Amino acid sequence: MTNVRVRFAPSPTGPLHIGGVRTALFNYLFAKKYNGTFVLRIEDTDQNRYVANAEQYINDSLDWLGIPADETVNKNEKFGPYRQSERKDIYKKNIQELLDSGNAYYAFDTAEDLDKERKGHEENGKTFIYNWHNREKGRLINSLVLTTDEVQKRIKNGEKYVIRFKSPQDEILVMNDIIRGEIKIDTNILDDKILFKSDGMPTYHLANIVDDHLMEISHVIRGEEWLPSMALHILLYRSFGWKAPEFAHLPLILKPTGKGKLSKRDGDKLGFPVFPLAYTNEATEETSRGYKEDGYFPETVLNFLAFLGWNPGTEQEIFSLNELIKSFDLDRVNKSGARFDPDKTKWYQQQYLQQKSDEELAEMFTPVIANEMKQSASDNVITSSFTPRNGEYVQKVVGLIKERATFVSDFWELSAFFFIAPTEYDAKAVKKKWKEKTGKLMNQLVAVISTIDNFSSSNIEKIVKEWITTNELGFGKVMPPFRLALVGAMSGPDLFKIAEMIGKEETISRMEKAITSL
RNA sequence: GGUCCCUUCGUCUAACGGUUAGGACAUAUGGUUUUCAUCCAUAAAAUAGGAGUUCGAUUCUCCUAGGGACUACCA
Repeated sequence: MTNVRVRFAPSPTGPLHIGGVRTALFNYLFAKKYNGTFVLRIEDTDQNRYVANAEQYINDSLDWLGIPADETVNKNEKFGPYRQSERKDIYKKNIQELLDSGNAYYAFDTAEDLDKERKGHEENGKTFIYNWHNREKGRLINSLVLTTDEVQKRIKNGEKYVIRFKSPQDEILVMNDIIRGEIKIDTNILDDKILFKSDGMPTYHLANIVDDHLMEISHVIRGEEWLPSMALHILLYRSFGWKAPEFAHLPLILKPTGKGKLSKRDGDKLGFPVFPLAYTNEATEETSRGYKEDGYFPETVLNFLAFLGWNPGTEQEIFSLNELIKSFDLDRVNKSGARFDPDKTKWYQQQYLQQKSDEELAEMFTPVIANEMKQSASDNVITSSFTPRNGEYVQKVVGLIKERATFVSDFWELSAFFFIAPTEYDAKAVKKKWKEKTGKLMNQLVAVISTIDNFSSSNIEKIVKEWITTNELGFGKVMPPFRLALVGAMSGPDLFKIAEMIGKEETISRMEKAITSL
């Protein structure tokens, strides 16, 4: 494929929805696969819905995911400007071309007039379509029924007008979509869409076509919600005499349960993010959670997003960005909508967490520890001089607990006992495992442990086990209370490894504390 | 209502017109871990329905049903 240029063209009306992120990703993957260019264009033609920090949010999101645009605002501005609000003159010139060639016309109908027209049709069981059915019947006021002089007079008088596309009559338009194949549309059902609004701004349809052409976009990869307007777009290219790009309409991302496409509400209800980054609405000060802040890695998000509507055709499920670029292609994208599955995204996250090195994870975990320790210190929890938390120690801890975690934020709960002695003991476990004679037994164990010089887990294990066996004490009587003393609960990694980690002195101190308090 | 798109286990999906319809998530049951989690194994689980084309249909065609999108001077 030669000279691939694709674009992601969001509207800066708020945070980028996960469906939009997937569209961006597929565009990015397609571009990179064919050594093409990924363009980010800001479609801010609707002044009413513009949100100031949204554009920054879009850039931050793509940066976090590692799929930045090659060309955009302030970056390789070969075909700039990349904000549609800064391209008004271009659209004006182009709409004039359409007006001159007779493919577009002025319309002076007010919103109220059209509303009335729609209602009237509805009452008669008909659908109102603003096109050849009625545009020249005289009920509608436009430059097709008005004389040139009248039109000029109305415009001069400052009367509001829009410019509409003159859609063709009696034609079966045959189009091709890379994902869906041939699609046929009867042009008689198309209405004459507004191309230019009365506020002097183009609508999406006009701006989009003009920009895609001027920016030399080769493939338009966008959501399925645009499929119904594909005919209009093809017709516009034809009216301009331009070659249309190829189109690929991506399947929608659906709600995990119930009907319809995934929305912010679903995330709130079911407890998962719908946005890549957390976002605060400046007006309402309402904050929406983001994948980043919830502890997901960018590669996790990339991977599960890629598998929503696409698959490699093999049984491999874990893909790095480079592997995705290599394997991705539009011909393996599905036609049908994909239900979003928060469980599977967690599974991906767990996989990526396991892949990370102890070193890398320790680095992420260290600030958390510092924070928790400070908290504990202020709560007067730390009473002993036990504060083992150098880098190597943290790495070892991470190595022992990471397999039971999905997020770095799970680490503290899984490993607090490596840093501070238990402050309380799991009541149920105490009741079940700490019997009358247990204190005595633990005292004996303390004596045994005191004699151990080489305090490695394997050596402690050997000696403790020998002691249990030769005295016929039973593992079930010794090990559970031993764990209770060191951990405070019946959970955690291998007990002898824990003992080695916290050291002989701390082990004994925790046991004595348990004996006196239980 | 109208137009268009879609339809394989609960979910995401695989299967040049010929497979015991495969995998993953979730679920269940065992095993490992003298704890908990992980991990491992096993099980249950699908071609929406009906015609047609064909020696043979998950795959091609049509109809029905269901789902979805669009139907703004929003994108």
